[in-house]
Amino acid sequence: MSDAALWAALADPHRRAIVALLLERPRPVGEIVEACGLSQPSTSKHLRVLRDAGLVRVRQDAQRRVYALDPAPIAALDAWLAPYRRLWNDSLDALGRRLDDSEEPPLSKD
Amino acid sequence: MSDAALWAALADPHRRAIVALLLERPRPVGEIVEACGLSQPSTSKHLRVLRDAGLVRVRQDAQRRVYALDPAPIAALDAWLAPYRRLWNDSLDALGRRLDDSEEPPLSKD
DNA sequence: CGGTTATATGCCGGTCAAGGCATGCACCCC
DNA sequence: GGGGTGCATGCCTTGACCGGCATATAACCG
Repeated sequence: MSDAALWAALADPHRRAIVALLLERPRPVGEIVEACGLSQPSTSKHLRVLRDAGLVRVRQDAQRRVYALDPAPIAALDAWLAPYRRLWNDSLDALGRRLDDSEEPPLSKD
Repeated sequence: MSDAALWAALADPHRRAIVALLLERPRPVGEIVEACGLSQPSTSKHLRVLRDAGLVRVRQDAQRRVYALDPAPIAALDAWLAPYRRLWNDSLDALGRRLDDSEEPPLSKD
């Protein structure tokens, strides 16, 4: 059930910000601290939550700990999203038909 | 920025369960109450959070309120996920490589 | 070995959200 | 209109989380 942990981890705006930072490139804690404007302990705690949720991994470089995104949970989120995406595609299709009815034949997406 | 509201809404397991229920078909509150085993007031409050986040819409049918999924926020989630999906595809592609990050990815905006 | 840097952990106070209960409100049927 | 049903809202308590501060831990350097 790390699913719950995953959602809980991403529920916090600061943690989403950290995840966004790590999307650009892996970073040591110090950089993350500066970037999100929190104290170092708070940041470390957020990183722990992210680590427990499997969202990030740590690599030790001397005294520094370099955090990097782990792509696996992203796949899990994507899997969760999949059934809903179907629904949304259907509705987009219907909407598009309604809006563009006068000019073009229904466009087939994709 | 209903983005925060969206994440907060989906952070709760009960609310994700409700969303899953509504994926099958729209349902009146009574059905949702039975399905998720909460009291009716609690369920109504969860539905309010989902409504405020834009995830569900209500249709009134006599005394009943029939809730249905709104596909738009799903698109928002998908948009959020998109950059990470790229990363995850890359990593699948580079499975044989060491995850050493001495290379320097281009800095993106934001 | 002692000092310094880099990060993690414990503790504490404040805040917020979740759930239950009682109640209010709108709508139906007789 | 009166009673009953279906749902929403307000109040309250409890538990979780967040943030900061102080401190422990680990690794480097001279």
